[in-house]
Amino acid sequence: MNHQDRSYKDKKVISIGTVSELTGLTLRQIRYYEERKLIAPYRNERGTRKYSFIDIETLMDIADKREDGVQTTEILKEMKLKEKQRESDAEVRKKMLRGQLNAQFNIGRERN
Amino acid sequence: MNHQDRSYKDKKVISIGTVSELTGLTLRQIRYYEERKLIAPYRNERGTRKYSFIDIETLMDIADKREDGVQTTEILKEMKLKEKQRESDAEVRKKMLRGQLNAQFNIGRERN
DNA sequence: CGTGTAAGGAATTCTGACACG
DNA sequence: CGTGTAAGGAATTCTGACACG
Repeated sequence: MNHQDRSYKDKKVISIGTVSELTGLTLRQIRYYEERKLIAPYRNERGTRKYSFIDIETLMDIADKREDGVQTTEILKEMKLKEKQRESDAEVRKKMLRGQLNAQFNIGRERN
Repeated sequence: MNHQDRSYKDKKVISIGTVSELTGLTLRQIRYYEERKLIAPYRNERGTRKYSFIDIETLMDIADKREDGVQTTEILKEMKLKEKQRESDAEVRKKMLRGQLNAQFNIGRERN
């Protein structure tokens, strides 16, 4: 996935009515999940909410969990946890790469 | 670019006001280019136009050409020409692949 | 040809609030 | 807590048309 594509997923350009159609959620629900900090739409000049495709995916996850009876507070915790996991995974990858580079460098030195 | 990403670029979910902001074109211009068949937004149940990111890219190309004084008829021709080129390119790729497969097959036969 | 604009109507979106369970 | 709903106002979008160069 290149930069260009990423920008599409992230770009907040979809209005709430369309999001409602795409997710099957009511306007009320979508706005409420925002109130509970589960999503953060962009607001244009005159306050209209704009969502990205990522927001839509998040909303669909939320919908599934709500159907299973999970409360918004719990969903928020889960989302934050996953965020932390992604961060630490990225950290691990960075360290592994550094380790490999060091190994390479040492092999190079041994040969001289 | 996987299927998932493609669907984002192609999905017609952006309303004309947002497209106007993103492209710098007026509503009038955007609707006119549709009249001239340069773009084909989706229409939802009650007739509201919905555009994709691809449509937006196309509109930006159109804007550039219009600035250079190219008429919409010419732009339409250019777009159709490019479409044909893409088709024939795909055709060539398919033939090349077929050729390679045949070659492979023949080599296999020679060995037996 | 390409674009602006005023016109009238219909649908969208927003907020704050009351309701219910 | 999560969601529905009615309320009032502001902005959006649509179409068909006249205007201009």
